Amino acid sequence: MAAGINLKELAAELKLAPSTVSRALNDSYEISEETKKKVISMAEKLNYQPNQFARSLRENKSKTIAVIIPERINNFFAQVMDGIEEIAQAHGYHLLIYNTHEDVDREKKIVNLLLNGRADAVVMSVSSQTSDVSHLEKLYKQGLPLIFFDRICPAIPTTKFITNDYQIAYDGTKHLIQQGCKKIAFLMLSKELSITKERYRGYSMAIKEAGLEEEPTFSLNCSHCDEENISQIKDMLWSENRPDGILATVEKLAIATYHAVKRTKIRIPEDLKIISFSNTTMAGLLSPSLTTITQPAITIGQECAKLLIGKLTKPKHYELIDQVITLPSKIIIRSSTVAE
Amino acid sequence: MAAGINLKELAAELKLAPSTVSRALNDSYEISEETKKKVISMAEKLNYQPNQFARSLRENKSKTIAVIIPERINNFFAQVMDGIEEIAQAHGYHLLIYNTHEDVDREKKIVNLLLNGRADAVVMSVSSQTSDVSHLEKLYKQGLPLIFFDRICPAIPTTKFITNDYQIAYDGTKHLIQQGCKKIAFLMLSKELSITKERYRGYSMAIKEAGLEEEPTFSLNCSHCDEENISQIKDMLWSENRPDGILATVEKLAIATYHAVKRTKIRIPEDLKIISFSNTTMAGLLSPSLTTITQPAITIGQECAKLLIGKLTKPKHYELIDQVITLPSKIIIRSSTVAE
DNA sequence: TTAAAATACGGAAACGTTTGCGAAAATAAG
DNA sequence: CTTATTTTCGCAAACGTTTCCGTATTTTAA
Repeated sequence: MAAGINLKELAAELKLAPSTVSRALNDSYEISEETKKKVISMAEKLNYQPNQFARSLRENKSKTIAVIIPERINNFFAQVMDGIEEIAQAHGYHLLIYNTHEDVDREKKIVNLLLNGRADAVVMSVSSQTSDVSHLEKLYKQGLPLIFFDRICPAIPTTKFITNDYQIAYDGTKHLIQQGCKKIAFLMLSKELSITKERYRGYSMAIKEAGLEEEPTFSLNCSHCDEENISQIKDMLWSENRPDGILATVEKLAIATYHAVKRTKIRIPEDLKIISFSNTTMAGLLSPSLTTITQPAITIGQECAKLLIGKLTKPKHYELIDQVITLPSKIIIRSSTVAE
Repeated sequence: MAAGINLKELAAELKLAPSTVSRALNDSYEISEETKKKVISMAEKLNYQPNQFARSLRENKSKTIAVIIPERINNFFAQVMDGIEEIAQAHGYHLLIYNTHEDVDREKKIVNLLLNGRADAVVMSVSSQTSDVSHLEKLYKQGLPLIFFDRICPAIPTTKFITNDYQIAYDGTKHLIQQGCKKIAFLMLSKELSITKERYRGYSMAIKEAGLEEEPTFSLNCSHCDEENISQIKDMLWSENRPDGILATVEKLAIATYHAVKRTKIRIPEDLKIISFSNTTMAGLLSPSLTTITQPAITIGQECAKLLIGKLTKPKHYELIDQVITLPSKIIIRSSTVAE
């Protein structure tokens, strides 16, 4: 490994004490402007890079935020991460990123790894399999600042960022009804998930209000396996009492639906209308173009990061109180829900 | 912050020396099985978590790999990261992830941040704006293990992972020619990029071999702004001497092309055939479905991580020699290149 | 002119590990 | 029973910072 000078060597070069050099670099009021300049120029000349671990050990903070997501190949989460990174980078924070692959066991392992102080804070969206939350409680009780977004854990008394899931699912379902749908299916990843509960409430309310019947078989609990989902959806579409509308709670289920439809004679939107939560930029290019409920993903990421960094840098002014902050999603109507 | 016991306290609890406890936890041969058991059970009972920074400081390694990518909302890079993470997690390594947003200034800042030993190694794909590589040379000379994938930096004598860009671009172009294209455009992000150079070579060779003319205006140098790209492509499609085939070197340019085509009367594939490098799962659902050159992204990530971790854990057995390792991409033919 | 206060810096401890070295206890060899 | 060897463990240094405290020098106040 190439040398990389350290503080003591830099101090020796300057004929100063390490403490003085440290203070000079940290712009302490105890050091004269004159020596500050000398120190800084010499530091640059020798390309001095302070050792992060020594600093973290001493200060007991890492300037690092851990981000845990259930899926990486997903525009929503990618955008959230971009939002988090933007704010984090501006404040000199680094991002450790973990993908649970919707697997609660992996989630537990990852959470346990974070117990040793590698990160100063955690922002996460739980996996669809997460029902036992003891590992999250452990993390919370450690005192590590922890916030959730989108797929939240209500049991932990901290701040959570979500979108207006109930309202927008209600609006989306109503849109389907207005377009003539009578039998609307609800596609979800897991009943346990906070977002499916809320979105189901909205869906259910719209159905009831319209005087339509709630068909239990129309609530489809999908898996993490794309191929399984496609065949499950195809089965539903082939059944006698098949739906004429679909609300997909996550993008991948809309994609699965499109694939399933391709294997049938069903036409979108004539025979089946689809609306889906989705942040893909390709929604307008699908065949037919997909009506989406688009979440303010970048903003969610930014807000998470702002709050967290506020809490870390000014603990007196920021509190991670037990509250749910809601940011509005919006519906973008495209061809998959409107007959031409 | 909740306590979190440290080694000294754990030792005191056991009435042992810290050194003994440390050795016991690290399974040293110098410690008897009996005390090892005692120590381990007590450590679990008190939920002892070794401080990562103290360890890193002492051992001069962080068990962390930095990953630098130019774009996060991109299936190719997302898959590569998944591949890296899989191997990294299996070996107890963590991932610091940075997005340069195709901006060389951000890339430089990020690279400079990595000079202080926060990561044990770096794996990256350079931004499309990167032509000056002094920051990368600095990183390399620091002695930090560094490898590139996809968008490589030839000037740095280390191992690089790419796909068979020349061959597959040649094959893809030839496919267009076989489908009847006479005037094929080449869409790229930047002339500087290693991948565009290679892909252009393949494109150019196929054109020449077929006895077609190379039209300079058909080489379109696009930007990072989607809207600009769309209008630039649209202009090309509206020109008198418009192309009848397109090879897009990156996915976003194929998407831009689709958007541009929507604003014209041009039909795909009748009037214009398109093939693109892309790893999206939605290629088959676009209208029309998109013929893609799909890269083995997950494998690339896995191979990068394997080599890097090998180098970190067994430096004698692994060498990051100056070589380019090529993994084959494959063409998936869909509707955008075949007239029905 | 002298006491008090402000300024500028150095010495050393501390953060929590790992590890080289030495030493006591236990075992084996003579 | 003494000596040599092995096993098992403790002491203390080291990693590179930051910061508490002390001190010498200069400035201000009386």
